Amino acid sequence: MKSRTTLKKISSSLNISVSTVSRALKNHPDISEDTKRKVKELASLLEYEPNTYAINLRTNSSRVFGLIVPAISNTFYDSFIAAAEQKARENGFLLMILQSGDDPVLEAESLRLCRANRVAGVMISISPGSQSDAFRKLEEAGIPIIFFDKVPDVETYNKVCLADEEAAMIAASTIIKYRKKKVLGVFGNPELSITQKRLLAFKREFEKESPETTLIIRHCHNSAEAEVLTSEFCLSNSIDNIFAMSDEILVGVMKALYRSNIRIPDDISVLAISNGFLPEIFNPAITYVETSGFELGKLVMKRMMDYLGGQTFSRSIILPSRLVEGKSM
Amino acid sequence: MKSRTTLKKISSSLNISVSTVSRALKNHPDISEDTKRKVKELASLLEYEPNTYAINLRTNSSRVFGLIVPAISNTFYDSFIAAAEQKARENGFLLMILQSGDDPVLEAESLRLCRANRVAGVMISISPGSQSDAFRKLEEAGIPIIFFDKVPDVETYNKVCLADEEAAMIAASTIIKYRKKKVLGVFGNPELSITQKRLLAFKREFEKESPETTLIIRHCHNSAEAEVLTSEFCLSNSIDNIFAMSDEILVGVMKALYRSNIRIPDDISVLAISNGFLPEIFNPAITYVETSGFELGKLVMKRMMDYLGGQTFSRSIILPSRLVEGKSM
DNA sequence: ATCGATATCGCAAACGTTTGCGATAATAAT
DNA sequence: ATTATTATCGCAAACGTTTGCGATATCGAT
Repeated sequence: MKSRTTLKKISSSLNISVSTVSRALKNHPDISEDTKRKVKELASLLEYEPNTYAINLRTNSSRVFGLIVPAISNTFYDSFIAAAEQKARENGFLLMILQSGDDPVLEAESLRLCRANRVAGVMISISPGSQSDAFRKLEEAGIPIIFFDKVPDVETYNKVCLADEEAAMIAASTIIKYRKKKVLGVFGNPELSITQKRLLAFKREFEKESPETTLIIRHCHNSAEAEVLTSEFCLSNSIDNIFAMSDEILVGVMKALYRSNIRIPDDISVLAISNGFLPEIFNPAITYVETSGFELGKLVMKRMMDYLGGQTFSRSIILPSRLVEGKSM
Repeated sequence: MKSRTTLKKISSSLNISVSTVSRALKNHPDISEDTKRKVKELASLLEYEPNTYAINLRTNSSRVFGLIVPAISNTFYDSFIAAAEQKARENGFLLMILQSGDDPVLEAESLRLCRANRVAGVMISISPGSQSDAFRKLEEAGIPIIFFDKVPDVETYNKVCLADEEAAMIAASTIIKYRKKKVLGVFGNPELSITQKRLLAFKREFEKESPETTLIIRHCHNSAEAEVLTSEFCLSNSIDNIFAMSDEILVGVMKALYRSNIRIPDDISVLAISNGFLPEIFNPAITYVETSGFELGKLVMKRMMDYLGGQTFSRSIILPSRLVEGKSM
């Protein structure tokens, strides 16, 4: 293992000072073109790579973002991460990824790690029961936070959300358009604001536009629960539409329908809010309201860059959604 | 933004030296229990967090791994990453994730970033056309590399692979067991050793156990190509089984079959090698040979830990696979 | 020849930690 | 009382970089 070349080595080889080498490499106007050339030549010859540790210590900053998600293995979050990594890299940043596993303790620990590693910023989709105490500590340490997707209900925070209400509204109005009369709405964890928002907008749209529709609302925490729940209802009731609030729920719903040999859309129609990969691999393709993780990732990262660029704002912005027609209605 | 507490602050508050504080916090035997207690109390009171930058610089090491994958948004890699992150954290490490996008240039750049950030180790699944030059540089810098999944064909490297041959063999013998006579095998990029290994084992098994079977082998680079390819063959030929080498290919195959209204398993049977999520959401569930990204992630991380623990080895180990029966054969 | 302006560079401190070594005091051994 | 041992702690250097400030030299203008 050969030792890395440092500024000191270059400086002693060239009989100039370390500071001159440092400035030469960053094109400081104080340094003559001649020395710049010599320094740069030797630097590239010796394959000089600045020591990130030293730079971080000296400048008390790093070019690493912390990204905290409930789980990596998830079609929504992984496309989010993919976009975020790409955009981060384009701006010379790296991504440190941590999963909270929907556990407030692990989430707090993740935030602590972000603080300990003094990241340049944190992007987080919170888990249920999240403690706001840890967020305050980050702010005190001067680390900007951007909340996305699952966000806390606090005014002053900087948030980037999907158009949760809009998506649910589009979903509802589509179901109404197809004249469905008895709808099973399968929603996620009722404690999360994303669930509350979608549910509220969903119900409101029906009340306003089609009060005669029977709405059966159920909550579940994962795919398996959605499956059980769907099985029970489909056999006993005369439901003509199922609405799945997320990809995870959709998978459970579809498994139940498959298992009961219920045909789509002949026996029952299905509509989902989704990231857009899963609905299209079913047969028939499921009609869904798209909420793109990839787009959200790009948006969040852009916002982080703007923030670091000096723009201070703390309000939530929203990524619009659109309907993608399949053959399931 | 309040300034962080440092060793110096603690030391001056207590009128002792910085070195004593440092040693007290790490239970150095030279320090009396009494001072240790006082130091620790004040440290926790002031919420002291060691400055990672300084530690990294001083010790010339960090507790961060670099993880390079072709793409994050992929059911195999994201479960790999999920497992890796979990195991890394259990051992006090963090994960820096980079995607190469199957581009040798981006891959080299990712490796450069790992070097520049002096990570404690690199785990990588290579892309086609990967340059071995960058790997050498990492080794020279003393950074251990573990190759996984898609690995280069170099003896001396440290590799952790799926049982590629075994999986393909199990797949082939299952197809033979079901007495299929005309099989379309859809494989991935022929330049990758993973493709070559699977193809070879697949063909060999047929030659040995069922030479009368007609084998049609095709290669593709993504889901869309697999779809096109499948469509062409299914309409014109009398194929009774399709084998998909990966999840990505399976999705293309299934879309084509759905679109042509070909029934599974009545008209045609399907078998895949997969991570295990996708095959189960189709109807009927697709029979597949499981190659678990999650398990591989755990294994790779364990190996990295062993390596850092002083065990030096450089041979490849292999994660076995198993058949999961669906209803598609 | 003197002065001021400008170009070019070096000195030295600082970031916060770790660690080898030496210093001091207390205690035990002779 | 002297020496050896041990317990406890501080000094200072080092990791590699950045940066404010001062130093020197060069040159044109007066």
